[in-house]
Amino acid sequence: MARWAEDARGRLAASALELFAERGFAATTVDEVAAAAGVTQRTFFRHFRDKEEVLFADDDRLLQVLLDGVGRAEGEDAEADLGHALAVVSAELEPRREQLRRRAGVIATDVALTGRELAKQAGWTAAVAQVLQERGYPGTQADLMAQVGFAVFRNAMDRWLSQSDGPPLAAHVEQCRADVGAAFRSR
Amino acid sequence: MARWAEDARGRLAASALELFAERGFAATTVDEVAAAAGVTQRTFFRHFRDKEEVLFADDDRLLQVLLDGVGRAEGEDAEADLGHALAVVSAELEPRREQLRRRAGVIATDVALTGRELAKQAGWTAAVAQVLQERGYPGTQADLMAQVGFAVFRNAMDRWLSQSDGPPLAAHVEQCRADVGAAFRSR
DNA sequence: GCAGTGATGTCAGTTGCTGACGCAAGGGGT
DNA sequence: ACCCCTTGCGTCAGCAACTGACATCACTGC
Repeated sequence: MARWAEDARGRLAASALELFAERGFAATTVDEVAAAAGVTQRTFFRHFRDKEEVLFADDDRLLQVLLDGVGRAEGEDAEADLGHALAVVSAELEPRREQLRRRAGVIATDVALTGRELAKQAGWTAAVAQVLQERGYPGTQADLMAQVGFAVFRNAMDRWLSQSDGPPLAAHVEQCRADVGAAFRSR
Repeated sequence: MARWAEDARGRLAASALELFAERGFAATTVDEVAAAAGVTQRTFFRHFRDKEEVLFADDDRLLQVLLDGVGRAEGEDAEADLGHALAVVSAELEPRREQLRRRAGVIATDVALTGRELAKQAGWTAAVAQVLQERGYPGTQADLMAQVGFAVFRNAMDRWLSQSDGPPLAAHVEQCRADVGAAFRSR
């Protein structure tokens, strides 16, 4: 038998989301989260570099999905390739709407958390732009498309999370892409 | 004669930017910033709600400029109105390129600072979207245009700050708007 | 067996941040 | 002149976030 219960990291993440949703992020101490997971505060900070990071822990896996999606696109143009990748990510997120809504609710209550999420997405933006460049698109276009693409995705995500039984995320993404196209077509 | 030297807030902001740029954000304590400004740590936190906020103090004035810019646009369409407002803001920022570059350098070294800036801009996005709605544009279009508009602006800002003597910020903004139009035209 | 590894506990310390209270200059009213 | 209120700051005590150093002990490979 192991000396400690397994997956302390997973228990910490679960306890954190529950306590944050119940009592609020600021009103919950790391000590309480750690105690709920059956470990020490010090162990919490070994797994997550700060109190906020526990809410963004599994985002790295999602970034990989996103980059793979870009890599497997057909190479039509930068916007279309990114659209394909966003569709793949949308499919990945589709079954987790309630969990994501819960998480979004916690994040929306705190400016620092909102910022952390946006910073993480900005990092993704840079990564996507680099992959687009490697696929042969010019750098300026890659940067711009990555940033605009994420603006579109955030917007679609907001719409998706705002309803419990509306269209799937991918449909919102498609709608937003079409809207942007329409808005800029007259230029 | 006053009991204390005037403009403690201004001295704090100046000392903070200098020390952050010199030693790094994390390696500078609030005590040091306060001492450099000739006040106490407690006074620092009376003027700025936390250590980060001192870098974003005068952003609120800029938001007002932005909203006024939208309000004074011609009411052509949402994208054009926002474009007009961004041009006004660009003119306001044009003479401060070096100071903004210095500030951007500090912010880029710290994830939390990056997030704080993005969160602040997200707040602006919401405010702009509301003004656009009040001008009669449908809500979904207003949200989307505000988010995409800021993606465009951030991108233009990056390009502008990356060179010391390139085109003015407003020119970069126009270029980015045209690029987005071209990328989505084929849809 | 036995040394090495890895995840955790323990403890002490620094820093960010807040509440409560006190202090003194300036500005009003009477 | 007198009083009172406001303003801007200092002082002190205390909590919570975070970190470094070191100890512990099941497990692993030899």
